[in-house]
Amino acid sequence: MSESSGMKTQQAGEDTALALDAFLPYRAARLATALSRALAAQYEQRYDISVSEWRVLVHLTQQTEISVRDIFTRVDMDRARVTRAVQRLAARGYVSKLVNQDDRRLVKLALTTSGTALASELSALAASFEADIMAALPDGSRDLLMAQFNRIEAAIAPSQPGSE
Amino acid sequence: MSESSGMKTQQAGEDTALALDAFLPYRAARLATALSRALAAQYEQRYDISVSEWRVLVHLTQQTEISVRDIFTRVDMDRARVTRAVQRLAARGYVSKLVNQDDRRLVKLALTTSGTALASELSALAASFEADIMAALPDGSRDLLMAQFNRIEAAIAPSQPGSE
DNA sequence: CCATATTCATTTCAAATGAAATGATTGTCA
DNA sequence: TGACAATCATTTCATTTGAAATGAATATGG
Repeated sequence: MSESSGMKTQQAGEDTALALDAFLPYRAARLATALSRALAAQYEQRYDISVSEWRVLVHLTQQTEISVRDIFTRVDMDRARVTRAVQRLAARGYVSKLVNQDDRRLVKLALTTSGTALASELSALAASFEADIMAALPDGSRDLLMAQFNRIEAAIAPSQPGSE
Repeated sequence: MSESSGMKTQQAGEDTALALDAFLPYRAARLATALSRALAAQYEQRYDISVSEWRVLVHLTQQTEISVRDIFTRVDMDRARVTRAVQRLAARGYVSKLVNQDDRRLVKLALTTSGTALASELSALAASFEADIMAALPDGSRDLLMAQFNRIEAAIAPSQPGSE
């Protein structure tokens, strides 16, 4: 189906052309994907862990005994995705799931012994990955970047409440 | 299935805990998603355009008569995704597809008249969206951010050839 | 108290995704 | 030239995704 008969084409006006290479949302997406892929390349096959699982795992090192909700409100993942990542991690013995007795709707998630070990390895790998990148930037770049990211996220927030 | 019988749990060592809120790949992903969503909220329903379609459309304003390959090597989308976005745009008359006579394997993509009009609207919307965000940052932030992004991408590149 | 609304986690289901297969064309080099 | 490799766009197919439905538990208000 090599179509298009007498369809008129026209070039976009130069004046309205968006400078894609300097367009923040585009560049942020490109950067995030490149970072995510490069990092994932270091653990996906070696540990048989997906990006979703990595996020849940590392998140569980931050604080113990958290619920599915605690995770998906912080990380950028919806309920279903967190649930599925947790299922896979639990099936492999890295994460334990217990019913919260104070509120039996909630699940108490925690790392098992082997999950802790795995998370430590992954954390070390991630830290060194990031260190390599930061080494290519001027001193203080991380703090500067984080400050900028914070401001940008704050500027977005008003129109993006995060709830529905 | 509320499982987990006598599964031992344990907290990750504080020393090895990754500071997720200051971890570049995590923060970049969060930022990119927030930006993409906030921007998409402004055009998805109004113009019935998906993120993939937006990318192809805006990319076509950069240079005319490009191929599917030209797009997916620049934008972060694989062949199939670009093909499908183009199909939808062509079906709606925004993009024309012609066989490149110099190399008949290639497709010559170009905006139609209505595609150009739509792309202009979307570009203007995007520019104003970004301007609102940049207004919340100190002067010169964009150049600084782009310079930092460039350096980071360059630092990743060696281990991420991009081809296979 | 009881009825109704709300909150969680999970499941369902249709759509999106991407790796690999396919078909068509062009490049290579013996 | 002619076989074989390489490239491009598309399609196929199994998996992933997320919005909405579901089921279970708790909160609220009359």
